[in-house]
Amino acid sequence: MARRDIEILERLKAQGHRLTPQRGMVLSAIAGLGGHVGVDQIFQRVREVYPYMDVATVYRTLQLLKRLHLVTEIVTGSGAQYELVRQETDRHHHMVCEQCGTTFDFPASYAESLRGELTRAFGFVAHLDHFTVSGLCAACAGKQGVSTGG
Amino acid sequence: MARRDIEILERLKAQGHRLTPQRGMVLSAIAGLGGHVGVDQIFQRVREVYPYMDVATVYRTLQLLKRLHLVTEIVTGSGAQYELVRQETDRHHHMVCEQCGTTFDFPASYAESLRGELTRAFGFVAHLDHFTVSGLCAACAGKQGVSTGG
DNA sequence: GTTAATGCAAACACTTTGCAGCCGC
DNA sequence: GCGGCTGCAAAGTGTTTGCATTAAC
Repeated sequence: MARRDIEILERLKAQGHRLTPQRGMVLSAIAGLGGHVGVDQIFQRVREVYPYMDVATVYRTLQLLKRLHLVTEIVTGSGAQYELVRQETDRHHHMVCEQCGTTFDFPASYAESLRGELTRAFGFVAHLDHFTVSGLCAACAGKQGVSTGG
Repeated sequence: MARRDIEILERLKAQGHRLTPQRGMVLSAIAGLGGHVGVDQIFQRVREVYPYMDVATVYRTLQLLKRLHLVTEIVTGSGAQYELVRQETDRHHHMVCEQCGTTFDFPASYAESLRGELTRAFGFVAHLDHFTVSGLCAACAGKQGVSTGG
């Protein structure tokens, strides 16, 4: 298990939660798959090493990790995706391609001015952990002949 | 039926689609309810005047309207929401409060610079029709004592 | 030993689909 | 009349829940 996972398990324990092998396996799966992963990907991955794993446990574990802000949830049209929360210095947001479904990252800095303006103008405190822009990625936009100017 | 609805029905017809009472009722319901509405709200509203209405028809109609860019879909964690596409001059995006669930609008202009930067830096063509920021609205942030500075 | 977490199955909410009959064109 | 649209029912997908058993503490 990676250093990152153990660190997270320690935080679970510190908050009074039990440190079960299943939780460890879910974390390993997310870390191993890397980036943004769906529930089923995690589930299948864990099954490879522990065939008794149940989807409900995956969901429950993800809910817990989400509640503790250890993973981030990205709600797409077809099933949520999850990823490990990164270092403060590596904050980022998401661009989801409507065509091919791929999720891309962009540095949080790009959205900071928007965030500031929304707070200033409307008093709305944006949680940019859960911030997703949909559209067309460069490849798909190219295929469709979409101008990148408008 | 409102002027706006008729206008939309005419566009349906112009594109070779049939102009059925059901479609008119769905449009009336969205317009009558105003703002961002869920499928079930639309369904119930139409049922009041036409008890034979089926949810499947509501879904099919919304898919059609979405495909023709006559309504906008907002994907939230629990069921999509829809609203009539507004005039070009009235484009806007959404802020959804995680606490109270209310959806607020903000003018599209606030997001234009972000949009431009994403295209410039990543070639990603953001569809800002489907653009939603989640966070805390002014009221809920106030209750929680959240600083609007960070 | 307590109590939380798991595994299993069943329920749930939301959305889609197959198909016969109907109705806008 | 033709073909798209509807109503109905059934299925599909993603997620949650009740409960007895298991295992972390």
